Amino acid sequence: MTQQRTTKQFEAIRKAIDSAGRPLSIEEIHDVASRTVETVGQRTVYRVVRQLQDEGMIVGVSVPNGSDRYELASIASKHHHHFHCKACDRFFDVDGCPGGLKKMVPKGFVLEHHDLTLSGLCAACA
Amino acid sequence: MTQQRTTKQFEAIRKAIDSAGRPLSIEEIHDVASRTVETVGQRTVYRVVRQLQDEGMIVGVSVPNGSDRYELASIASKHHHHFHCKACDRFFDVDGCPGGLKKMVPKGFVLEHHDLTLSGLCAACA
DNA sequence: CTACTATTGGCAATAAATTGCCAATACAGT
DNA sequence: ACTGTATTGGCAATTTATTGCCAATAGTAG
Repeated sequence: MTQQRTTKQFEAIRKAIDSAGRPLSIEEIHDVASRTVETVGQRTVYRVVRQLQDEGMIVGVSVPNGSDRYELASIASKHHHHFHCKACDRFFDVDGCPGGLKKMVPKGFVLEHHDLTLSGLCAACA
Repeated sequence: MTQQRTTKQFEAIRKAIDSAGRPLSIEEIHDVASRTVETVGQRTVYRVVRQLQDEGMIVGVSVPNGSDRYELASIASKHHHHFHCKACDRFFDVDGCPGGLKKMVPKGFVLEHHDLTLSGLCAACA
């Protein structure tokens, strides 16, 4: 009985996300995985990322003006926000969360979630 | 000498954005303008919006998972944030701004802007 | 080692947003 | 009202992100 085979590609992709420490785009995952394994097709990255999402290991992060990023569900479940570097277009996790959001909600509106994105230059680009 | 003609379409589109009080998508602008003038092609909405952007009257607002919204530059210049209704997919302006963002910035990073999006249900949908 | 089949990956196809093209239309000066 | 041309708007084409297809490849059980 065979169900799930362990391939170099799958492992490379999983590890790339697992050790990134920040949300990665498909392209970034592809780049990182390609440094580990000789051949990794973009098609495979899309497929494995989808699978890991379905399994609940990672979650997608939608961003303005760009393709989705993916990060570990274990990190995403801890409330946090993101920093976007305008120079290298990478996203980083930041801790903390500003308070007093309820005051901003217009009358009659129901606040469920919020999303804060800081932007500027990352340490490497500054 | 002719340079800029005043057409019904142009006026309808400009007024739609001018009186919206919230950021509108191309589709929303098209819908509103179409209620004023019999014929307004989507193509024309794209063109006029671009023109108004170039002239500096309106600015584009990029959002995750969706096409750009457009709002008056006069409103955008006043620092504010947005509320996104998950039910009707409309965006609304909200006043106020949480403080203490600088504490969240990682060492070495340079904070230039920030963008907060509240989400949930608008008054009409709640 | 062999055979079976899960997985891969290149390329075409799709989906969604936006733009190019251009003939028809409708402002504006005379 | 007449004419010149700015503007319009339908449709095809483009762009970018993602998925379908399927023959080739490579894990894995025996």
